[in-house]
Amino acid sequence: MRSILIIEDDPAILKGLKESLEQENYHVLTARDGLKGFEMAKRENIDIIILDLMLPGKNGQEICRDLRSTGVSAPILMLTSKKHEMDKVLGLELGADDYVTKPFGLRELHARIKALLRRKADLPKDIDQYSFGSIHIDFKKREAIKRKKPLKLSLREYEVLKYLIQHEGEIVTRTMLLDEVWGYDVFPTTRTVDNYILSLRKKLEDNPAEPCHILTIHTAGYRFVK
Amino acid sequence: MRSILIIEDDPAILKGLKESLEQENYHVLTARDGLKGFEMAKRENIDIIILDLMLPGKNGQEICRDLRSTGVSAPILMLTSKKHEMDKVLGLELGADDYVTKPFGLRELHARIKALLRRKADLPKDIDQYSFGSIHIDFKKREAIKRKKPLKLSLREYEVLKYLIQHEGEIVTRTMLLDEVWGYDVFPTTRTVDNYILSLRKKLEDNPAEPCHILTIHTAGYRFVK
DNA sequence: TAAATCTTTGACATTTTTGTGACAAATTAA
DNA sequence: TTAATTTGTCACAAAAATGTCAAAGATTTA
Repeated sequence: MRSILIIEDDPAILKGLKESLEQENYHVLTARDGLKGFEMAKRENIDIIILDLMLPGKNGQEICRDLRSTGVSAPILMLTSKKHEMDKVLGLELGADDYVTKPFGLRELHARIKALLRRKADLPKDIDQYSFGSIHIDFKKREAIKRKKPLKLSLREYEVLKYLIQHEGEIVTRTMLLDEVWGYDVFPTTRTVDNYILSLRKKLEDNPAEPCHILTIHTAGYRFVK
Repeated sequence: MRSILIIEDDPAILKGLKESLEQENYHVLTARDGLKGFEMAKRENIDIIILDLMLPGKNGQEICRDLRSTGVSAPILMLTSKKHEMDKVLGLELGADDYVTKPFGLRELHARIKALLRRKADLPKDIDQYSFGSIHIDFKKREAIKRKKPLKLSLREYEVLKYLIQHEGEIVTRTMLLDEVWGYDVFPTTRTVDNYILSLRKKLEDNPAEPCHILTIHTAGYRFVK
């Protein structure tokens, strides 16, 4: 089930939205002010955020910008009151993905939510370049550079690294890697994964014995941090 | 840096777009009406044009058509308002390359701009002369020279080399070569490709055993670098 | 027509990649 | 603390991909 976070101070609108969306079978979380909403968006795993532009405490624009800079990538649907045409543009500038102006119809809202979810699903963030520490990687060209010097990585190494980076900050289990990188039809040992981690660390980390990008999460898996 | 020309009459949208795109490190030129925009597009060296369909003076469709007939080949991204579904199609027919409907999310817009730039870059430039290392090649006359001395290359060798050079820096797979150079109607082995690489290396590389122009990308293909 | 050249293939050598097990080190749980 | 589990590390072997050569067809040239 998809999770929607609504950040809205008007209790009447909030209630109406919540009920309507729950009827559409979404899991709905709510926050009455900007700060709470911001915290929830960071903490919970949200698929889409509905955000009122005018809020007490921390307004929609600020939240929008802060969420983006914190790395929250869930699409944001902005609610604006009709009078402030300008705010539309401002809101969009700050990283919102779409907006509706009050008063809005629920059917329109549902349509936009669906569109945003679809759009997100369509775009599995495909990175073809990435930099961290003294490393620069071009996944498309299969080139890796560390301090101006070329690095040789095998195909699997590129794939494992890419998967880790795509899930930056998240825990990646060995099973996830085996399933997604190796595929569902082959069954190497989980030790195989460890060995790829080992060699990636040797090549990428300044001090492979004390890695600072590819971290071990004991009893769970690994995590990439920038 | 890439140049973007925005032709849009609504000052709020124009301002928002300009600032957002400048933040993304594009060089942004703007025009408030169709005629000015048309003149700028002809005069300046533009990488991509963002064009509002509804404009005072000269509308988007006319500009689109006029630009194309004047020989301006920069990709055009059309902005349309939701009400005119039909206009979309018309706009595309007139030579636009993509469109977004207002209201649009800036992230979507950025993605589409990137896609258009990438698509443009995809079209391989036709080269008829090229130099690298101690080699000079004239594809048109079918002549190759290495250190003042003529080199003999067969037709296929020229074609394979040309394809590699046209995709300089990128990975070229054996399948790509077979499809594009040999054609879709014949089916030689992928080993055939390797043999052409071999003979090209022998003729072009100073040390064929350690090639520095035609590189092997293991499990993927080959890559030409200058 | 024969000779020369070009194209393609297969065989074998070499290199690179990949996966595994053994053992050491680290971490967790009792 | 110790025992059990998990992870780090290394060396090695199997598998896969590529390099290389020679030779057989195909095509063009003389």
